[in-house]
Amino acid sequence: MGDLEDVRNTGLALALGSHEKPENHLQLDHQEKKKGKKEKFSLKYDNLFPSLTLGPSEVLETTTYGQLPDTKMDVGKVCGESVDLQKQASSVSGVSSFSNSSSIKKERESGGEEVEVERVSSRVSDEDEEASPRKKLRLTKEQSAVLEDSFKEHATLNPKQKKDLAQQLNLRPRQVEVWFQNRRARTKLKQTEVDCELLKKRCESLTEENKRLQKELQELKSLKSTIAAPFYMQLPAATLTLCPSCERVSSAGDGSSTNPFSIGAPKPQYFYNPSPIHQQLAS
DNA sequence: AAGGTCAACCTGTGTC
DNA sequence: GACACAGGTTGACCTT
Repeated sequence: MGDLEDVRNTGLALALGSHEKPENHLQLDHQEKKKGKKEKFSLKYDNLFPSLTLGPSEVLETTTYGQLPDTKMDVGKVCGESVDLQKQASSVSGVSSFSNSSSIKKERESGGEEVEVERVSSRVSDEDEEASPRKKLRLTKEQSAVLEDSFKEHATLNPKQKKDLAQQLNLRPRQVEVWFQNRRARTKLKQTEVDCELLKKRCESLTEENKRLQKELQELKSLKSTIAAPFYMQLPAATLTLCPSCERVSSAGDGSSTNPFSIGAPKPQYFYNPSPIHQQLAS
């Protein structure tokens, strides 16, 4: 999170408004909604989507959060453990889900068909008799698919859902729970990356906008020096007032003048205040 | 061998 | 105190 925090902590935040939250924000499960707890996960990014209001042109592209790239599940390469599923489910051991005798590797043939190739791992066979405390379990394609579907429905599980899923998949509830925890973490990581990219783009865009405004400012300054001063002198003194925010002279009218030299034109509303223009014109 | 992926684990925190 | 979760880490396995 370091990068993102860094970005957030820069002055950039001053220019950020909030956008609508992404459509595909993960849903809180009913339990969380009811309790109102753990909202961090789905709400944490709600204020992260900046809106650019610095300049007149809203040219930035919108990022489609609904198309958040899904986490690669690598399901085509998972090792089939289904032969051990029943054993796993019925086991009471904390490491019951590991098959020590052999692993079954699914390999993709040229036609895309998957065949299960039993592969005896030398490492595993070395530890055949002694159950290692931590062996790598790969969920089957089917298990992953069901878990994914379930995750799309709700990013968190209540105890009953967890139990049902575990039963359906021949996994221990703890495994289902862990899978969901890891899945949420992966989703959040992806979202963070997306947000980071978006902030980068916003930052670049604001920099460009700033450059453009600076250039515009220079042009206006040169115009002011050649034209504005004589123009002031022709105005009756009673029609001139001071702009309260930047203490610049403005005409006392309604401020809706379209005269390009009218300094009392409506003040642009910038998130970032004072704007470079106001700062420099005031100097 | 290096680096990536991911299930499993550990720890701290918030909620009830 | 039990429980669920986030965040970080570990270690097995896989790919390049």
